[in-house]
Amino acid sequence: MRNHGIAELFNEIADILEILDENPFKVRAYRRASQSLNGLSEDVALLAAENRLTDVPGIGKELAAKITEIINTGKLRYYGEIRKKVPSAILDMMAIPGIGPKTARLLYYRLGIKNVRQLEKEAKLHRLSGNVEGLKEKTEKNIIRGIELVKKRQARMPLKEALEIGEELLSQLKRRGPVNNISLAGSLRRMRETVRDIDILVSTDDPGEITNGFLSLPAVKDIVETGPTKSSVITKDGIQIDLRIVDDDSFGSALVYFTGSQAHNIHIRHIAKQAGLKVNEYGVFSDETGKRIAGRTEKDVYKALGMPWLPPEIREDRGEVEAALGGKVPKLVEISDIKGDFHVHSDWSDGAGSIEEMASTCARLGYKYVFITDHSKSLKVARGLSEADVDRKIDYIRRLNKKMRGIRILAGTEVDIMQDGSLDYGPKTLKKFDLVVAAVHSGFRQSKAKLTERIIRAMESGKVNIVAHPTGRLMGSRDAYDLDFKEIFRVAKKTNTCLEISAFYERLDLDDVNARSAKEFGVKLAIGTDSHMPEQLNSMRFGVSVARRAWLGREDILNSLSLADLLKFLKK
DNA sequence: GCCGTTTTCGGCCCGACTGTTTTCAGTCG
Repeated sequence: MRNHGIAELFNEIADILEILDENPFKVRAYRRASQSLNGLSEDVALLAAENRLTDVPGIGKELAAKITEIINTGKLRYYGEIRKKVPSAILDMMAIPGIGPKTARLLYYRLGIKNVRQLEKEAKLHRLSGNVEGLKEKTEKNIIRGIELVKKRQARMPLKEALEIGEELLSQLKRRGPVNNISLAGSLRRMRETVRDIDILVSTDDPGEITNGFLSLPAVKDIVETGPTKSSVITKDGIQIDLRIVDDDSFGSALVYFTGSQAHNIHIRHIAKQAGLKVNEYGVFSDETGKRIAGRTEKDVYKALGMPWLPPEIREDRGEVEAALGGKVPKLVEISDIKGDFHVHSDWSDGAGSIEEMASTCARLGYKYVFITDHSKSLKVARGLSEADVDRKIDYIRRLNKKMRGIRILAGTEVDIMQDGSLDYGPKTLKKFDLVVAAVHSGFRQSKAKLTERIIRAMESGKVNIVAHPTGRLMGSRDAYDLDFKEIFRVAKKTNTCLEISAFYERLDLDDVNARSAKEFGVKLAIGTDSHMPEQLNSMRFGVSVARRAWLGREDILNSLSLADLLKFLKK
C-alpha cells in the first residue's frame, strides 16, 4: 500500500510550499490530500488503474496526475524541483515547536543558522536577539525550549496510556474548582490508536480558579502558555496537556470544535457557511442577525447544521458529514453489545491467570462466553500445548463448566500458521476445539506474496474460524507486514472466516481503515483481547473503539452474537 | 490546488495566545 508514503510526500510538499511563501490555500490543498490518502481503505495504485483518483475528496486533476506519476515512475519531478529551492536546515528548524516557516527563513537567511545544533548554541549564547527585528530574548528562550521538546519528544502514546492519564486528570481537575461540564476532547476522544497530546474542555463559572487549579496540578512541569480561556502545559513525562475553558452555553460547540478532527471541522463549517451560518467554538450563529442559534450541546450544534449527532470516533472527514446530511449515519457497535471474548490465554500456556480466574473475570464483565485459546505446540517460547495437553485441557474445561455459573467456557486454540501456511495441529486435533483462532508468529520478514499466501492457505483449510492480529504489528516495535488485503478479504468472505480486531493495546490489528475495508467485502470481524492476565480482559473497549472508527455495527461483530447463535454459526 | 442547486472564477474555517508590537504577524490546533 503506497497511500501512506504518498501522503507523507504531500505533507512535505506542503511544508516546502509554506517556506516558499506560496498560496496558503495551495498548501492546505496538499495537506488535505495527505489526510485523505491516509484515511483511504483502498490502494491508490488500484484507484489510479481504474481512473478513480479524483473520486477521493481533495484530489483533483493535478494531484491525480502527480499520484499517477509516482506510481509509474517511483518519483515526482515537481517535488525534486521545489525541494532544491529549500535548504534542509529550514525544514529541520520548522519541526521545532514554535518555529514556523517565517521564523525558520529568518534564522537561515538573515542570521546564517545552518543547522539545529548551531541554532541551539547561538540561542543559549544570546546571539540571536538584537540582530534582526522581531526576535528578542523571549523568542530565544522559546527556541531553546522547543529544541529540548524535540530531543525528548516521545513517539505518539498508545491510546490506552493516554486515556488512563486523561481520565485521571479529569478527576483531579474536578476537585480543584467549580466544574459544570468537563470532557476529554481531541484525538483522544475520537479514540485514535495513538495520541500526541491530551485535550480537556471545561465549562465553569470561574475560569480563573480552574486555570490556576490546572497549572498547579502535581504532574505539571512547564507552562507553555496561559490565558483566560486557554492554557497548555507539559507534564513531567513530557506530555502536552491543553485546557480550554468556555461557559455552559458554548460547551457543545466548543466540544465539537475541540474534538475535531480539523478536517471534520473545516467540512462542517463549510456546510454552515452555505446555509448562511457561522460555526466557531462559541456556537452556531446566523450571518444575518448575528444571533447564536445553538451551542449548549453537541446535539444542538449538529441539528442546527441539519445533521444528527455524530459519534466522535468517526469524525475524520471520511464520509461522515455526507452520511449525516443524507440521514445515513451508521449505528455503531457499543461495548454493551459485546457478549464474550474470543482470544484469551491461561496458565496452560503463557498466560498468568488460571482458566477459572480468566472466566470469572469475564463473567464479572457481563460476558456470556469466553474462549480459552492457548498457544499450539510449536510456539515453545509461549509453552504451546502438545496434543496430549490439548486433550487434558479440553476435558478440564468440560468439567469446569459444570461448576461455573452465568458464563460458558469454551475450548479454543491459537494455532500457529507455519512458514508454509500449514497449521500447527492436524485436522483431527483441530476438530476437538470449539473454535480455532489462527495466527502468524514467525517468518514476519517473508515477502508480501508469501505472507498473503500463508494466511490464505490457513483460511482455505476449512479449519480456521478467526485469523488473529492479521498484520502482526506491535505499535512502537514492529511494523505491520504488508498483505494483499483485497485477496485476504475476498478469501475470508468466501471461506466464511472472521478476521480479528485485536483489542490488545499495542496491536489494534486490524486497524480502523482495514477493518472498514473488510466490512465492505462482507467479512465479519471478531474482537479479541489476547489477554494473558485477568486485568487485560478490560481492554475490550479499545477493540470496540477500532470497530467504531471503522463504522462497524453490532451486526458486523461476531462477539455480539448470543451464545446460542454463536454456536450455530460455528457449526456452519 | 480544489471545488461548484449562487459560481468553471473566486472563493477557500476560525479563533487564542505570544512576542514585540503601538495595531499585528506568526504559530498553533
